Amino acid sequence: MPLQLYNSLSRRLEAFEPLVPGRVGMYVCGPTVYAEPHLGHARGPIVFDVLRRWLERQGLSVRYVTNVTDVGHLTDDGDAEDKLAKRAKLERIEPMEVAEKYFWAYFDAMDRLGVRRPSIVPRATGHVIEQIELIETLLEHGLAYVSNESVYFDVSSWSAYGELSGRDPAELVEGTRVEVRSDKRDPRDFALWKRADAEHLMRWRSPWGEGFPGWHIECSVMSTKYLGDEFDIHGGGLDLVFPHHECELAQARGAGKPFARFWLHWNMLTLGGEKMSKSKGHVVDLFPLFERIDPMVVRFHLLRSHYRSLSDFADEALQASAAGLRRLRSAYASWPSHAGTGTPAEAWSEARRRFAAALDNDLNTPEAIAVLFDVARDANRARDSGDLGCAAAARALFDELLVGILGIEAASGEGDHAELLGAVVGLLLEQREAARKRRDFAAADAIRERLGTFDVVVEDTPDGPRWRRLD
RNA sequence: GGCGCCGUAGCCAAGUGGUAAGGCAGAGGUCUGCAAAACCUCCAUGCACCGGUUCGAAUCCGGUCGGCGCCUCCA
Repeated sequence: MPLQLYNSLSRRLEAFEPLVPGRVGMYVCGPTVYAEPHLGHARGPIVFDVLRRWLERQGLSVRYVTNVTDVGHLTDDGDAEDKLAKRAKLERIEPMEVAEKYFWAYFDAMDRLGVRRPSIVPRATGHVIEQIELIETLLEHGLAYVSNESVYFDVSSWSAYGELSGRDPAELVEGTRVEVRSDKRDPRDFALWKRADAEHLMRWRSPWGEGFPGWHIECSVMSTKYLGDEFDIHGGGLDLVFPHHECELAQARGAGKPFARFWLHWNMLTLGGEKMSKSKGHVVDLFPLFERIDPMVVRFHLLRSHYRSLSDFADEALQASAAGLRRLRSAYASWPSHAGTGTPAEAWSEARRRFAAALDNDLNTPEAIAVLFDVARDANRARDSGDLGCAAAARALFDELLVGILGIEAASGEGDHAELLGAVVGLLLEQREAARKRRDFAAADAIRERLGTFDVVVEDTPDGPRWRRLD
């Protein structure tokens, strides 16, 4: 049951084998931290978090690197002000304050989505020296040229350019939009280093004058610095394939580094059929969303579609996911945490096998989740027929797979007052049971209804009342 | 214009050559004082449409229609 992953570079499913036995190096392109984290930022980190957990499950040691772009790159192809500077002026703070603020906002949002922190989070601004070094190497190799204190990668000198995105370099010339005043020799060339205009805020000294690094170079540098010149997996959003990843690849290989072996790209999220994008003013910010939807529901919902499929974020679908997760959670809560008699360890071996086969098949999380729904149904049936050992084993299985691999909390959090809440609700339920015993149903229903106004749902079972909180 | 992706039930969504997973919603039933939850049963002779290949196609090939992405910053 080897793990198969779809490699964008070969455009096919390939069996994954780590370069160095027992160790995996993964690099994922993170966001440019200049604005609030939105839903589009969530899919990749969640998918890679599951991949990371799955690899670790196989006994592999994973070094997971996610960069954060904190150099403000251009808002368009001209020499207009960069995104960070623009935001800094808007908020009347330093560009670095903008980066800092949204850096933490991003990781706070990821925390709430259950995304484990990366092993290393390098920032572009902390690796300017290394970027300059790589640019110098490219100049030595004759793959780049200096022009008006800026440095550009010479696409015509690198015949493999286009190998990742499947583009023909020759045809790229016509497709590229005409640039007004550019120092480039060829419109396909891309900036490795840009000369800073007098008013440009973020600037560094370089052999070519004061300036700032191009967007693509940071990833070539930071990935290889921490993972080696050749490493296992490089991930990013599908919209980064061209030009970002194509350029990264050209730079790295041009400098003699074999670079990433597997390229994984997750598909976009759409809203009303259109790509969620900042430029269209068309995004769902995460923190406002968390006000009304449990972040775990968001995670669960995103995992209910395959990472390479387009996923439309419709409220109706989200509610369906919330209802589905509620079912899994209430099933889990109804299973004993340990059975009196010996629990059959192999009770759910078939489910475990199906789950593993699903994830091994290019991380097919929807299928893996379907297995868990099957387990929920079967375990509930076992529970109802008194087979508590089986139900307890299902609970352990959920701890292992739903919680451990998919990263979905099985218990909805009750907060710090969980114990007190339990005692108080228990007291009220005693009163309600007494009322029911004397067939005073009006009183019993009144208690249930009042509890309902606090989102405490009461359910009567043959073993007495059970309660739970709505999300 | 170039490159590429997608179209599966009311909704979401797997399946990519062997006779349509799963979830939500809905219908009926068991249980219940009534509910809720849970469980049982039902819910696409068909996978945008038209041709073709094949013993066999949602899955492969060709075409048509519809939607979308990248080619500019983007997760």
